[in-house]
Amino acid sequence: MSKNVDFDIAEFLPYLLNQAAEQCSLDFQSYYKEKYGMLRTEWRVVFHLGKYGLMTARDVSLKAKTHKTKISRAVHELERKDFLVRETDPNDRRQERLSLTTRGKKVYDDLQRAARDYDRTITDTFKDSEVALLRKMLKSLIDPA
Amino acid sequence: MSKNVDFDIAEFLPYLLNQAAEQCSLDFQSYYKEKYGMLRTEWRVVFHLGKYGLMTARDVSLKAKTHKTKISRAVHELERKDFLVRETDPNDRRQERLSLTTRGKKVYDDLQRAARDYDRTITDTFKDSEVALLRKMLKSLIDPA
DNA sequence: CTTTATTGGTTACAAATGTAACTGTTGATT
DNA sequence: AATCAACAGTTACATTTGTAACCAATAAAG
Repeated sequence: MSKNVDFDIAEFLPYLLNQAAEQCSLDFQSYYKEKYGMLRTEWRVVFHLGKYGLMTARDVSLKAKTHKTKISRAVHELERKDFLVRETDPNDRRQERLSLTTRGKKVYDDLQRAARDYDRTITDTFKDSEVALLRKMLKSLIDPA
Repeated sequence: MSKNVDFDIAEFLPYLLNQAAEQCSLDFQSYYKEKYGMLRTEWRVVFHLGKYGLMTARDVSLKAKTHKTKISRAVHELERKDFLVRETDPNDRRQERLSLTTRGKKVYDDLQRAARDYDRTITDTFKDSEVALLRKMLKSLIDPA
């Protein structure tokens, strides 16, 4: 079709990555969306708070590499759903310390288990060494340090 | 933080895939967005038409695993920008045969080259065998056949 | 001090997306 | 032929996202 030597889009890494990511995310999303009515960013905030404990929105934003408005909205929604609480830091009243409620912690425990299970169903189809390499490569794509 | 053994979100495959995909897509997007004002789906349609020649919207939709409304919108926009033309198939007037205009072909040639280059800058940081494995795994995640 | 720049977080608006209902056309069933 | 289901593509509406301007609080510079 082109006068050039064709480069196959089906081999293009950003394309493959996108499709794979979309596929997995949708699969897993069905779990937390149906059970807790959560959005992707919401569940990520929960995950970060669950894992690292008390954080500010900015911390989460940096760790999750997600824009602060997205985090802001997710935090509001999670607060409304009573999954987290926030209190202004008395030492710097710009910041807010976020933490999971009891309810939020339960959700985290459940989702974290679901994530582990889902991760296994994926990785089970490959050799351990392959999976390790995959993770390593993905990390290096994310942070080309 | 949790009473359970922690599963690290930073190791969760859907999460890693998402971040890697987002990173690469944004990088590459800056090229076609700035130069041609295209959106992701638009450039994918161009790529498919450039590679496979004449197709219907449905064909593209299936190949690209993208919802038909998204394709429909992209096609409209590409037509408006004079990158493709469509004509109703006389044998089945429901379908429309899409094909790139001369202008669209030029864009394809350019983007295809850019994609190849970008793909190289990524893959150059890994061994060939590693890249091959990465692609293989991604494909199998996309199509768990 | 007081002005100025920076920071954490929010809001407002535009642009993009998902979902479902819709149109027109073909194919199948009777 | 007449009815009904299926299909390609579009449209309309609600939800989600990106962008940039914004507010309040702090930090830095004069």
